[in-house]
Amino acid sequence: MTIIMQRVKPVDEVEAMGHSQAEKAASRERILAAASAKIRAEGLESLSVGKLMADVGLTHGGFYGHFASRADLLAQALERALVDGEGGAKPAAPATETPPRRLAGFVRSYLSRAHRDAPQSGCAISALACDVGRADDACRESMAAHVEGFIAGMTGRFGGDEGKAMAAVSAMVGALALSRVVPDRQRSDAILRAAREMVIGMAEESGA
Amino acid sequence: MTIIMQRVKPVDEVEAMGHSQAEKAASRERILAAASAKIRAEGLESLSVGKLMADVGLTHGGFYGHFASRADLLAQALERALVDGEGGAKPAAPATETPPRRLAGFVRSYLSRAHRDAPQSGCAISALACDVGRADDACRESMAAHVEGFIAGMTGRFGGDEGKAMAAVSAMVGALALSRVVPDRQRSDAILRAAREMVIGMAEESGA
DNA sequence: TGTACATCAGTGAACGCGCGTTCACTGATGTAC
DNA sequence: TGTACATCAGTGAACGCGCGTTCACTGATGTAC
Repeated sequence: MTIIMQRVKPVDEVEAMGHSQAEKAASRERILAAASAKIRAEGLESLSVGKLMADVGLTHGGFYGHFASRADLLAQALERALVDGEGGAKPAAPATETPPRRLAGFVRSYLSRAHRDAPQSGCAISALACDVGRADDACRESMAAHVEGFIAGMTGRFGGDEGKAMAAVSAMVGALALSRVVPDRQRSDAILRAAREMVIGMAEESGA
Repeated sequence: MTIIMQRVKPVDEVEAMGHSQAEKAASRERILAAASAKIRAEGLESLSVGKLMADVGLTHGGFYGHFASRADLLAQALERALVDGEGGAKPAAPATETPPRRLAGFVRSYLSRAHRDAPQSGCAISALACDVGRADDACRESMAAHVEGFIAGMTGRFGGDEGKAMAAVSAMVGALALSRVVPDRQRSDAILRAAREMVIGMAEESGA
């Protein structure tokens, strides 16, 4: 019992600046979570080691106890963002990359104003596709795997027609990105609505 | 005649580092053209005053004789890229933002491997939508105007159905961006093909 | 159980570097006479 | 037409700044006895 209490102690009781192993793991998590949100909100290049550590309440020197370099963090933060952002705007992401139960609900959530206005917690593909398209192979492979997961998930909802799924995913990613460009709210909303109706219409044709 | 020859002279005969007014205008053009290609290839943040001037064969100090600041150049380079990239991969852009004569040809050109592989001379919307989505209002307004032009051009090809045009533009922009993410050539090609077929199919339904 | 000590998470000064921007200067341009 | 000179496009050294990264150090952790 003593042993158990000792193990539990650091997790439960340490509150201030910690030096325990559990605190280190928690710090790493906070850094990654902050980086994941930051790159979705501001782009891959926006990641600054110093600012990120300050955001998390630490000093910059400690960074290298967690990551080998800024590039190392960037790769891990992208992967984290891709996982965090699954399921579109939903705070609780689906357990797998595979398709949502009800397609229409998923599409409405993905192409919603809430998702458009909260890129930092949304889909990393629509937030970072352009950035990753010109990034190194590791980043491209990382996002490509999630694009394939997205397509695979949608293919089932389009009667196994992968081409339709690819077109639908393209429209969803493109519409969300464009809706964030257009400053006029009504025109931005109209783009989301148009893509929503087209994708849901395609699914209905396929017998969803 | 003497007067005419004097006027023509700087344009025709000056070859080395020039100090004439005509040379200054030409320098400005070269800077803008290089910046327009650079941001499409490497992103808005990739623009470096020193490197850009070196690319153009000048030294960094001269930059401020042409532009007020890096931000000033960025805004103008974006507008230039948006105009340069009209018509997708076509080197000779159409005279206006309005629609291509034959939609299928335009869509095939836009969603081509050539366009995917040459972002520096292609459509700035698909190359920079994510970047501009998080840029300042001036940049967003600038791109939004071209997005509207793109949509307006397509609307005519969809029997006046603006919603269909918006969905088609979203799919085209999204597919091109995604095709640049996916490293596997065949899968990348498949995304372009799927979007191509869907957009052309939509147009045929609308009686194009 | 309580003490002594090795470990190591986090600190903060320091580094070299590339950036955007400024400015005194150079020398060709192109105008005034 | 030819000369004298003001203009100004482009040069390159210098600036302050923030960046990623390193490292000697601090002090809580958690283990050995």
